[in-house]
Amino acid sequence: MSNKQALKQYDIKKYRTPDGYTSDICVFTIIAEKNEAYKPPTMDLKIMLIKRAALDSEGNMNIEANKWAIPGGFVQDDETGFQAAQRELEEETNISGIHIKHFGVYDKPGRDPRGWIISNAHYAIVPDTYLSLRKAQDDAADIELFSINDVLDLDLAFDHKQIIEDAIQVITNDLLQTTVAKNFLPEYFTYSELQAVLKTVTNDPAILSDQSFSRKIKSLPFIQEVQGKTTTRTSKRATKLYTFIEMNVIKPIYTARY
Amino acid sequence: MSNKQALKQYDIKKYRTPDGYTSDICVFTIIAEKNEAYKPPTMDLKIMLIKRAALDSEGNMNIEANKWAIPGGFVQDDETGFQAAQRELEEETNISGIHIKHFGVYDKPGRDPRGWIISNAHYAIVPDTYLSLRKAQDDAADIELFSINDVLDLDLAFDHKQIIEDAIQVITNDLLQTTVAKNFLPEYFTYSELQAVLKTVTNDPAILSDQSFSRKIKSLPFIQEVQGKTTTRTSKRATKLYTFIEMNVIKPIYTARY
DNA sequence: CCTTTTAATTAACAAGTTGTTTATTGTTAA
DNA sequence: TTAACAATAAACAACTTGTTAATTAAAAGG
Repeated sequence: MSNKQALKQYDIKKYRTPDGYTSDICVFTIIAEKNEAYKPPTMDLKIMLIKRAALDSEGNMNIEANKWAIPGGFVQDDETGFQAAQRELEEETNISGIHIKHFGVYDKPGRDPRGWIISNAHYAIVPDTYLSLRKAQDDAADIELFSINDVLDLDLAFDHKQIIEDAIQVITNDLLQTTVAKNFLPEYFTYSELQAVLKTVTNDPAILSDQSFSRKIKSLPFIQEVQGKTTTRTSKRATKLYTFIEMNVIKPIYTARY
Repeated sequence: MSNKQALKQYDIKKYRTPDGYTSDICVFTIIAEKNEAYKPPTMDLKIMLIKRAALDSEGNMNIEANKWAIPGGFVQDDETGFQAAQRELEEETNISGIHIKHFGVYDKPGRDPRGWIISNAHYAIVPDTYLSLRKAQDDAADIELFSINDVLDLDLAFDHKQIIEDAIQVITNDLLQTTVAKNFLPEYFTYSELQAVLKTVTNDPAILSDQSFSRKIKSLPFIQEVQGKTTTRTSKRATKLYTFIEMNVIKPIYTARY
């Protein structure tokens, strides 16, 4: 049994190797829908897609032309798929330090008609300020933000519908079960700003209720009140600010209340 | 910007492609340490590793010889990495319907001295009955079960130490935050059997306390009491049996108690 | 200036949950 | 018969939650 294993491990040439190794990135942003002065924001979780050109660089009909797609590109042979995702996103946005997470591999034979091409799927969280700017600068842009409620109705390239569906599931889980929400917020934020982020992905009554949530935030071990600082971003009255503490949180489903 | 993108997408030959595409599997099992009659079990979470041969099939010195490694092998060009993991595990164990989950890609250039070889990492949950049997049948086996508390001290091949470390983190999270624990248990189980599984990865007092846990299990929406059936596996007294209900559970860290 | 408006915050309370200790049950084995 | 012991149940104080009501502070409009 182990010889068979060893044989397999060594006889590399017996196996066909992939025709391409790529990284794709689902770029999420949260934009404030109604952002009046002295009001808590209403937010919407959006994903950035690019529109594939009609013609390729040689003037031929492009494959999957005019469809919306996740941005991405080939992994170079001196980097990892994760590094490729970082590089591509930084090239595109000129922002560094963006939160990126790998969440899956899409490698079904036939997913790309051009060959056996493997996609490493990542999601990234980009501040809304950048993407709004980007859109305004380049108005002929083949780039658009879609609400996660609408995006799955689009005509999407390759297997990107599946990838986006999975990405939405993953970021929903992460927003609720990790402290990744901090990447959508300024360093110091009010309870209602955090609440607005969480409301984009949950209907949990304990999060929807202002009284409950503003009471609860004080007792969360991974959030700390910022002493001596307030803001009037969300209310006429000076409002307390909070910040995330770096911490690994795991809460078992077996000890939650239902 | 989008032309640059389109160009990249099409000019495949500009990019070197990987030299190999593999799937590796961290096979976990939980074995009952002390399994006396009428006693709740004490359990230990173990991972199955194989020992790499000293010589390869041509009699040459083997690479990473005599080191412990995760089982795995090459992905064929008509299957996905996930299917390859299923196929390899079923070839190895002759069991079908095993729980397998992909959790990461290891593709750092240089991770395998033989070339640019990409590993899809999976974890699998195999009932202890099989692996004990497997070990007994083939006693000269280059196969061994290691407690997750000891395994990281071994001399491990390639980057398998990192992969195993990550696998332990992922299965710990999943055991506590999803219903994946059901794969370590019979269909109908007692509160103390579930408790023993969870105790392999947590010290949460609400799970450690028999009274609290046996009271709490009744109110969990994803677990149901089995009416009219009992067992004496864990006690002289007839004991209630429970079963998992198929259900997606997400509990936000923002609504838990601390 | 006075009043209205509104987000944030506190208060208050009933209902439910938790950690803990103590008691009971049902069965085996000495 | 009795000791042992896992599984329950009971009881209770401490704490948390959902809800409704009250209070605070600052802007905006007369």
